[in-house]
Amino acid sequence: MSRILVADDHDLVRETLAAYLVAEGMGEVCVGSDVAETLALIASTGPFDLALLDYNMPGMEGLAGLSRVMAANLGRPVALISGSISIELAEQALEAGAAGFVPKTLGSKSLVAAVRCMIGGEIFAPLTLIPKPVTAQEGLLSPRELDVLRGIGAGKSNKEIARDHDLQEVTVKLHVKTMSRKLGAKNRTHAAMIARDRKLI
Amino acid sequence: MSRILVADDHDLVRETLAAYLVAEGMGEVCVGSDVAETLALIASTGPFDLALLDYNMPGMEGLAGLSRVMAANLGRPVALISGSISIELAEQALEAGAAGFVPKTLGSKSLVAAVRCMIGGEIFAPLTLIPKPVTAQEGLLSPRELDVLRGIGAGKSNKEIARDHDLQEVTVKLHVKTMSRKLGAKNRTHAAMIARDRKLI
DNA sequence: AATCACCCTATCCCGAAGGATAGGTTTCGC
DNA sequence: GCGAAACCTATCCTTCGGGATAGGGTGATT
Repeated sequence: MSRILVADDHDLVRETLAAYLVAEGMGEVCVGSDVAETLALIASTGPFDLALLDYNMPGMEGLAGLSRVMAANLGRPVALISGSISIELAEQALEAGAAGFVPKTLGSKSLVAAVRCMIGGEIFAPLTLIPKPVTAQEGLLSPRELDVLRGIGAGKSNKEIARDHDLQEVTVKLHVKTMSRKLGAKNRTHAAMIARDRKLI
Repeated sequence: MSRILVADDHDLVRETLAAYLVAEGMGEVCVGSDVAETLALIASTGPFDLALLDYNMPGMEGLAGLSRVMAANLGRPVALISGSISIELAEQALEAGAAGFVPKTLGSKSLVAAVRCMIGGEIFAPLTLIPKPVTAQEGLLSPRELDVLRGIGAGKSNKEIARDHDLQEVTVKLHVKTMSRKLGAKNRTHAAMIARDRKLI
């Protein structure tokens, strides 16, 4: 019988998920609603055979929370579960040593398979199934384009951006155009929003 | 025995939720993953005693999907379920005739109570429990200004925004100007970024 | 030496954005 | 009824944004 930990700040998601895993005979399931609670639970009851952590949860602070829980769980598998799917995030999590990345779009049968898989020590990463992440490969934008992008995000005009970086206004315009093309944006505002989504600025 | 419909595009959420309701003896539970599927299900099997619709689901288009399902369900209760909680949205949904607004932060015990409540014909709206979004001062921007702001954030031109809301372009310009002033923004792009920071959009 | 990727500049053009001013209409509270 | 607030429209004007085209300049890689 395995011991599983489900940590999610959404009560509804957490408890229905836990109830489902129990109903499927996956073992004993404990729950937590944030990182602090999760760490306390591990400290008091010992490491779990698998921990599922919501990426958007108080105390996670990106992947820092993942690392802390992994350290506390003494090398046993810890996986991320997230509603917002992103290839970069999944890759970073796996690089950091996560046992898997479970998108919430996963079907419940697949979830059971994934949990079994991870308890068995395998890595679970359904990257092929991920529905087109607007992945921002690094190096897509040149340094100058990033400068311009940051200026746009600050609400500056092309003229101001040009002055800030000692350029001509036309040059800034050029960067705005090419950079917007690369991001798939319709205009500077759209580019700024996309950049914000991808945490480029 | 009641017939309940759960519609959510997240397989994981939908199926665990459905499984939980069945386990709690709430009745027969059918599921759908978008509005079209939901409507087809109602058409083929008859109206449900309660339908739970995810607000962020293909075909919802804001509250339009809610209205369509309500019409198909012949006056029986239809409720919204949403992860992104907002008082305005809840109020709008209730005004549109929804039987309730169920945030995903709701505990599973409260969920069962809410479902029983709504099947019994009551309105369920835990407005007092809503953790009050960080949205700064609420009455700062008028509804129209928020519409325009959202359009800007999507990278739309004034003309497109005008068409979307059946306005004249000049009117949109006016809203852009006054709204930017209120936010302390220098231009539309700056306004969009500030709004994003304050989680207004 | 050739090529590539990035960078900078220039000129011309058109449409969009932004501002000022001046009205009009609802709707709501007093 | 009155005023206030929010809404909508109009005209006129200036500036800015965005696109096309056409160059020339680096440095690194091959």
